Amino acid sequence: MVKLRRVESLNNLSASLENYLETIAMLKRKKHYARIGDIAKSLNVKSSSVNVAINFLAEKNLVIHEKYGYVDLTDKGEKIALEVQRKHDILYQFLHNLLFIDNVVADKEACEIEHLVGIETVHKLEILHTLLKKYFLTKSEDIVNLEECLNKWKE
Amino acid sequence: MVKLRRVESLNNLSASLENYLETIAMLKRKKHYARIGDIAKSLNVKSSSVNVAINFLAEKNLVIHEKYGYVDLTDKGEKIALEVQRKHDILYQFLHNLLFIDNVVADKEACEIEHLVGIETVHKLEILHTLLKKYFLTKSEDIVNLEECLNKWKE
DNA sequence: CACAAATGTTAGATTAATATAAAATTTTTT
DNA sequence: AAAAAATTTTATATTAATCTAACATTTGTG
Repeated sequence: MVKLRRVESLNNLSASLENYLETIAMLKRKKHYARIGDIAKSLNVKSSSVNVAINFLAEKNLVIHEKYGYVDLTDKGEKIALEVQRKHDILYQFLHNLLFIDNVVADKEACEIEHLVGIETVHKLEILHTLLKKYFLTKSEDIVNLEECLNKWKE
Repeated sequence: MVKLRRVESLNNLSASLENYLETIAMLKRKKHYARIGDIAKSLNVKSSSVNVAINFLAEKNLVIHEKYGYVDLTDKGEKIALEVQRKHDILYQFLHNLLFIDNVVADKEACEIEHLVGIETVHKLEILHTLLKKYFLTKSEDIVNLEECLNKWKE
């Protein structure tokens, strides 16, 4: 019931293009700059593929790219990158720290879901997570023990 | 951090192909049969696109298709279809009935997430949903009131 | 039962995201 | 500063999923 062509998220960007923005933001945080080659390495794609994507994003005013130089986010691009990263973070925490999904799987699933869900859904997941952690679960208890936790707490 | 080419879920099927199987199962449930045109209408694609997909699925022994006749699922195809439908159902219930996401949005997001998450994740969401519904929430309370609910229940 | 309407199939085109390979530019080394 | 090495760019190809348009088959009606 889905078409996986262009125009997926609310930014009108495909999952792939959101990943490019996200990666640039991550590299800037870690290394203070992002080059075509860094992005390619991070995403496990060839630098020629990165070039195509960056040219497209530059046309949309989401990145700036001087030929043979650094890639940088515009304000608009940065805003999108931060939102995607926030979604990723909340989803990962929910899956790993609340549901106790293995960290590799949780990261993989967060990476994919982050491009599909609206901010409202993510926000509600965050509330749910916070409250449940606050009231019921200790760091080491798996969600499958939640029923026990609830009963214990009830007494 | 994702590649959106072939081989996505554990069935080695793309989201698109899983949707074809899911749709055939749905049509069989509703109308007791599925034809190329029914599938096309359900998925909002052209029947020529359905043909291409069905030929591929037939090669993989997931559907049977007599030329100009009905499309049917093999046992293998049905198993996959049912699993995807179960994922969809759990995700939709979680989003709509627990998080109170609008039904159209919840359905859209469930449709997309169902192809990305493992059965373990979905299973844990189901447990969480069941327990929370059982202990805290009445049908009409939004998750944003959860904190209040918890406090009330605590007294 | 013939033929029109509906339905299904095939062939070829398009788009997004990637790749490969070769050319262009920059950086490093000597 | 010239040659070698590394990086970036460009041009062209591939794959999945879709489309359009032309062709084939089946169904339904006079």
